[in-house]
Amino acid sequence: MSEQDYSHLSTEEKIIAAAKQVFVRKGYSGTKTRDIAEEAGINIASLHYYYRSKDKLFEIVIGNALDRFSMGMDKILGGDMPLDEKVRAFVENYITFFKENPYVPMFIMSEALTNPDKMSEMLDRQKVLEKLADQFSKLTEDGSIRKMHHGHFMMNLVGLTAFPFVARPIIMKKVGLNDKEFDDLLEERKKLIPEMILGHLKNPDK
Amino acid sequence: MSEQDYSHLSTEEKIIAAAKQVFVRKGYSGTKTRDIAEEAGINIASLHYYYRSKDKLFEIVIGNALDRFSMGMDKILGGDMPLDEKVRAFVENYITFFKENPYVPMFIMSEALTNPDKMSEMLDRQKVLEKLADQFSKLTEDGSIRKMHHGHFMMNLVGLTAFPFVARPIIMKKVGLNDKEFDDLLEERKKLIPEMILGHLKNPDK
DNA sequence: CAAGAAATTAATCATTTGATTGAACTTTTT
DNA sequence: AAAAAGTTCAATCAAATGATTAATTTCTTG
Repeated sequence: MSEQDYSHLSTEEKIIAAAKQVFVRKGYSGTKTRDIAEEAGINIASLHYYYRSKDKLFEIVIGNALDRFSMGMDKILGGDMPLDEKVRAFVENYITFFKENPYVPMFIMSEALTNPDKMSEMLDRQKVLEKLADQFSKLTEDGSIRKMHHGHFMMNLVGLTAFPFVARPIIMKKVGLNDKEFDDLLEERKKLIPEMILGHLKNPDK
Repeated sequence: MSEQDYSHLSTEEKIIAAAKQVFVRKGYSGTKTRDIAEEAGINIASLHYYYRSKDKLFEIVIGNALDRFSMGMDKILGGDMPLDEKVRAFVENYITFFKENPYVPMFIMSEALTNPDKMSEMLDRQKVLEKLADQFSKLTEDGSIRKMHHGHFMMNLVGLTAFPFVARPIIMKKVGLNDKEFDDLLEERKKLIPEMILGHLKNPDK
């Protein structure tokens, strides 16, 4: 959204900030180095002076986005909180974050799908969510939650949270919402999603 | 997935089939006319001979994908079935469809986000889901379902169904799943999603 | 089968785009 | 303040890419 003011930043920082904007909005191939330079208000040569190539620049930008996305996820879901708190913390955290960075989810998903090799090696850095898996099987075994694969839990949680941002224009059109209405629904979802997930998670056998 | 055999098709059809493959996998800017020609096994000039430009070709391909996606949605959700049947039909239908066309959801979301103007005018063609909205408010009023905006219902339904396809590589990596395991989970979701949505939809006040 | 129409192709064009160069300008160091 | 190092820029290059052309081949029709 909104035109950005880069004037207080160094050239080096201008480039990163502008690159983030443009890459995230248009994807890798859709972004031209000239777009970035123009957005940053600098010369194309400076871009190559600081970051050898478009590719290197992209890796930095997407690496940052991925780290923030993924580390937050690991931190919350891989932590020591009880499951219901994790769910609430995750939803609260990410809806707030995505509201400020609405293109980030799309950016990450899209590049992971069209550029799996590059992305895969970046995801490798991240530790797997073993803790969550353990926590999940324990709760399943002692019967306090419904029996299901924790992959579903992940899909449900992240899907319900991130999908509205990915599909925003389509949903707005289809349902007939304006920006304000859509944002209000997003805010409501901070309560709704945990209700839904935790409600479903309860063991139906007792 | 998998290399395609276009030999039984006419040149005109080869182009469409190949274009679908490549556009859907790489997005608009990521796709080169040469890629399409090569995939189809024809000369680039033929591509322009049948479809004046890359742009025109793209509109046809994305138009088709959108139509199938959107018309199916309108047909099921805008139809006369009771809500619970709609949910089951939707999930069953789209998980099956997306399993065969795994890149389609991403393709649509991505292009809707990076090219809102072009996409918006395509979505305009589709009739809005007034029926669903009506059905929803009736059920809400007579107390048979929980009180909530039908936009949430849409986000939940489409999100839970389509998101795993959009985020597939990330989920696989994070949760540690191989293709077979992931596909099995998708199959399970045909039951799980309706359970979850309908369970949550029940009026909690009685 | 011959003439015209339709389809296909190799070669080429014009523009875009990632990257580089060398000169100019600014800041830091001695 | 002179030299060196760091930074910025206009101009330019080479490769990629969407599109066209003109020649060739294949198909259609009388």
